[in-house]
Parts: sequence; C-alpha cells; structure tokens
Amino acid sequence: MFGHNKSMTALPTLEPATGQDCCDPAGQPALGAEEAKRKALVFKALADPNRLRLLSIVKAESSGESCVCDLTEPLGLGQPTVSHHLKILVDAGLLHREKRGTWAYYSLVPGALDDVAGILAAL
Amino acid sequence: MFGHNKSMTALPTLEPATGQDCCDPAGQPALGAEEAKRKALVFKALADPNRLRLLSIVKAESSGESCVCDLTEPLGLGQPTVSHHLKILVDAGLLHREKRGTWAYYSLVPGALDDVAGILAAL
DNA sequence: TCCATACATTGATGAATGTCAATGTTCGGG
DNA sequence: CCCGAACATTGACATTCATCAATGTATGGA
Repeated sequence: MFGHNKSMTALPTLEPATGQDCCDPAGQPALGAEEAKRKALVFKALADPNRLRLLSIVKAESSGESCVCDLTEPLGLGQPTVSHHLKILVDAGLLHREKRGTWAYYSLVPGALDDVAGILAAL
Repeated sequence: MFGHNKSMTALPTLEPATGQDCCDPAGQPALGAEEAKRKALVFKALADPNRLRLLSIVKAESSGESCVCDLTEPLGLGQPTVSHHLKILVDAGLLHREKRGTWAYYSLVPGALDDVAGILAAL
C-alpha cells in the first residue's frame, strides 16, 4: 500500500503546530510520524506509577483539588519529585495548576482523560 | 535507598491482585502502589511513537493482521527494532502473535484498547 | 524588615529505554 | 541435506527518565 518511505531525515524542528501535520483527510491511513510523537507524549505522562497515583488522588479528592503538601506523603516521595511529576502531568494537559497564596492547587482538566480514551479509539 | 518493591514478576494480567496492596473497601481511595505499577505497564507500552504507529497500522490493515516484513518499511526502522516493539505490545496484552510458516502475524487483541480506556475512566 | 512556609528549579546519579549490528532459530524449498 | 527467507535474541551504545539533595522564589505573617 505504502509506496515509498525511506529517508526519515533528522528533526524538522520547525513545526506549524496548527492542525494536522500528516494525514490526508480521506480515510485513516495509520498515524504519521509527527502525529504519533505528539500523541505518545500523553501516554508518556501516564506511563509512571506515581503519576497514575497522583491523578487518582486528585480525582478522588472531594474538593476536586489537592496541594503538593497533601500529595507527598501518600506517595512516599520527596517534594521536588512530586513537583516534577505534577509538572509533567500539567504539560501533558491532564492537570490544571492554580496558585492561591503560598499553595498550589492541582485539579483534573475536565475531559482530558476522555480525550486520551478518544485517542485510543481513533488509533 | 528506600524500600522499593522488587517482586515484580507478573505480566499485566488485569486481575485484582489478591495482595493487600490494592484498595480498602471504603470507596475510591486512589490507586495503591502495586496496582499503579501494573497499570502503568500498559501505558509504558503505548508511550512510544513507533509503537502507536504499529498499533495503528495493524488496526488499519483490512485483513486485521500484519507480518513484520510489512511493518519495517513504513516505520523506517530495522527488523530487530520492530520485533522488539512488537514484543512489548504483545507482553502488554495489546497485540496477538500467530506464527504461520516462517511469517509471524500480529493482530489487535479484541477489546484490549477498550480495557485501557476503562483504566482511564476508573482512575 | 525579617523569617518561616510552600513550592519550583538545578545538578547529579543510577536505572530504564530505543536503536542497531551481529548472531541465533525455525521453517520451507531445492 | 543444505540454503535462503523471516523472525527472534543478544550485546553494545547513546539517550531519556526518576529520584534526591541543595538551592532559588514568592507569599504571608510577626
């Protein structure tokens, strides 16, 4: 089906980042390289036990949000490590960060996990 | 070094571990450590662009299955690398491998991606 | 103004991961 | 019985990652 696909050159760091980058809109001829790399970022964020637990804890909180000080103890990790994991989850679009006073409150981005499920369904 | 759990022997058999680690029966008290590690294995398998493309190609194939020789070219990877990725996807329970003659045919495990979506919904 | 709190950032280090070249294994054909 | 094709496995290497200790930053109170 695929005629030729050889020269996977180096990184074209210039990326439009607006709209799709690879697939012709006809059918779904499998993921393109750039598209796959982008979608893999979300799964990379989910591919760590402690980050899964962070999402789970934040989701289970009745207030819908948690601060870092409430997250270090249940994970048994240091505060810098928890901040690092939280940043990865925020960058992946899964968590939202809001600073109030000296505290930073993290909450689930509404629909973000559903979007990930949508990626799986549209593979 | 902290007390890190070393007894990692099981593949992602999506089965409620009989250990004491999981959930206390109160309600939704967040993921336990062992449970999170097990679920993270599936996302680790998905956390690579080339593996996402492999799943996508296999799924898009009209016959429902692909052999390795048809997968190396569209990815621009060597045959050992593709075999390595396929093994990870099989071990994660996402792909099924069937050997016929000298060829190895890979196909999506029915419902496997839906199960991953279920993990997300049940976080 | 000064200090303690809550969190982020940096630097370092050991472990895990992705890739390829080389080699091993299994199968079918002559 | 040997040879080539298809695939898996091994070993090596560079990159990425998870973690912690130390330090930086901002906020609020005394």
